[in-house]
Amino acid sequence: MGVTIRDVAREARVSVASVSRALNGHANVTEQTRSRILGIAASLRYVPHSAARSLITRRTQTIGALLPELYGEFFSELIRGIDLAARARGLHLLVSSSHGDASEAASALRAMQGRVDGMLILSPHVDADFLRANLPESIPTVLLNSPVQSGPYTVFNVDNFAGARAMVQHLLAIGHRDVALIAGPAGNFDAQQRELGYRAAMAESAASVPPVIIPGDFTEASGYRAGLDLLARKQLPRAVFAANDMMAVGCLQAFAEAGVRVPDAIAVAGFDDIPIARYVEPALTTVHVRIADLGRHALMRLVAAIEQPQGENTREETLDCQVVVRASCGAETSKSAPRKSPIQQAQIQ
Amino acid sequence: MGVTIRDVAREARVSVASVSRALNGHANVTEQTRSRILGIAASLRYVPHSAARSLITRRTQTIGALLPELYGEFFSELIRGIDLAARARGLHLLVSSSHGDASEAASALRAMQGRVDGMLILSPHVDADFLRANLPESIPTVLLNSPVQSGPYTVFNVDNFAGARAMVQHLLAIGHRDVALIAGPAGNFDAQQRELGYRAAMAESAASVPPVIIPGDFTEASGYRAGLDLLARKQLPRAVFAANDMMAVGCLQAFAEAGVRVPDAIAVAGFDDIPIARYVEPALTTVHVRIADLGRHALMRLVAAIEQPQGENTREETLDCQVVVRASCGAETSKSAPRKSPIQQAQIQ
DNA sequence: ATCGCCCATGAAAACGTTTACATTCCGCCC
DNA sequence: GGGCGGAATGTAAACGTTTTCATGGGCGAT
Repeated sequence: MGVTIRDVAREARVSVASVSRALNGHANVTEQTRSRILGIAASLRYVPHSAARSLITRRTQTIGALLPELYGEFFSELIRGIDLAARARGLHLLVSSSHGDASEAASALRAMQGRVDGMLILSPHVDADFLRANLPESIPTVLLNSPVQSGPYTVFNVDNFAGARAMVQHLLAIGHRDVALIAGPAGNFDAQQRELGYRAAMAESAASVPPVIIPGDFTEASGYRAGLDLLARKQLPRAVFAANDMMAVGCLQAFAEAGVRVPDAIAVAGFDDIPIARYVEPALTTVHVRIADLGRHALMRLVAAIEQPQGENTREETLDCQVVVRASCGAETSKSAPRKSPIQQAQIQ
Repeated sequence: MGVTIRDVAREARVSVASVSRALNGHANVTEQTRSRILGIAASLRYVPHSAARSLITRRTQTIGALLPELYGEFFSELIRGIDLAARARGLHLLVSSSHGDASEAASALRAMQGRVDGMLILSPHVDADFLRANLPESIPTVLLNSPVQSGPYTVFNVDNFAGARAMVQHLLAIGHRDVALIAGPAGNFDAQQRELGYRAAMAESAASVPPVIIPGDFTEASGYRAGLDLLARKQLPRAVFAANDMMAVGCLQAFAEAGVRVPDAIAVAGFDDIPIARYVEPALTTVHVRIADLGRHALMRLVAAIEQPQGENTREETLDCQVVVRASCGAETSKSAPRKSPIQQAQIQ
């Protein structure tokens, strides 16, 4: 990593200041000198030392993403969206994940400090107090899917409430009298919002039917257990809405093993629209979340916050989501439409 | 970000040198002073300025991962493995992706320069010449799934050849006379290796049967087309081995629509063991690749290369993979075994 | 008791940039 | 022709660390 700005300056017979100016596109440098310097820099394969640069500019051109996990389609897709937007702005992306608990998240947060110009945080262990304790006010931050309301943080959420409500209303609208819910983990914000959406839809459109809620924890196994639970009851509901797709898949499995036909005997719907949703039998009706868009928008908001620290950006915003009707809810218009849009499988390359 | 090492030094009534020593755990500082300094640093919420630090240490404690894409299970899983190993060593992870072509990859490579202590590269656009031109010799690099043989690079590959060969041999061993291949894209290294594995197995165990190879490009759509292609022939082969799972899924779809029963009329197998594989009907026999392990090992190798620059590490290594037998090849021992180990779906948190 | 020696601590240089400020040079106007 | 103004260029300080080298003090050995 030997070649520095000094070497370029010596070779070009100018001062380091001129080299710096030429490289950074400042105005006061002759076109002639500029091109000479640029040429020399290129031929020397000069690359500015980013640490030295950010030491003085106090900018790292990097944004940090703090996630609880990296496993699964959701995070993969989210990172993709973030990366897309970041790279369009010439920003680097520092990811940090696998935070089993709050203290791990705290240390990750601290470790990122000074390495990034802003942060994107998506973590169940993060609440307002946690942020106050571990994050200096000064660093621009955008929270994703977070219940945090207070503080100087921009919050960006998926509209879980509206999505769940729309789905339950769809199920009721196509004639299913009663809809049961397989809930998500108790402490989970998304799960809470989805449950509220379910309750709202039931109250609005099926006021006479008491809500039925079976516990779950977002895993396929818990969906399977919930399916068994339902089967054990004296009366099966006409439809089940699982708070996420994986539980819906587990539930389908339980029904299949018991010989209960979906959607004829019971309709099933999920939430998330993970890739698997369209491959299960029957294909799963679910709520589609444009995850990459979530990441993209969040990054754009973060960039805005970085560039306009005092700019009173909107503090909160939500991303809407759409009901995707497939076979499992029994309302598909065309009976056996061929699978649409084969997924482009990212491959070992 | 105001508080610097000077503030800590002043508060603790010592020199900055002592603070630095205390914080970095150097030997020659009294236990008493050390704890005092540490206490003050903590109470001041001092965080070392990483740019200043790496300016002088020439270490960034960051490794860069250059990937062609971030979409899909494969890369998600790979990053997860890398992150896991990196975080265990206190290293940060800088990801860069979406490189449609070689020039994009080159600029990404350059942009990472100086920001990372080492690089993990997985890209179809990267060959030996490209590396020589864009990567300074000095930066430790590990190549993943790369055909590059020459140069001072450590290469870490999935054993595609052995995996494909084992799968084809399995298909032949359970009595399928002839096996056709749905190939991957021509320029793809993995695809080439898998095709060679197929040819080797055929030559060894079915010498009298001429290999049948249908073109494909790793997409579901191309698998579907390959399926139609097979159906149009006067004689269907007894088994098809698709060079990846997505093509196998597309092929299954074509067979299902044509009413051709799998595995009774024709057996199908894939490669990769993506999550969808166990959810399609019938569940797909495939070759399992421990992707996270690939990432983990690659990172460990990279760390070794960073710490022992001259250490003559093994230059090349492969990660073996395993045949996973499910229903689609017609050789499953227990007829209708329930799905094992429901996947823990990473969830919106 | 005196001399050394070792260990804890301090002073200052160095890392490679950017940028405020100083300087130089050139052409133009009076 | 000389001074002046403005643009181009140079000088040097500053960013916050780490580390080398110097210094001082305490303690053991003679």
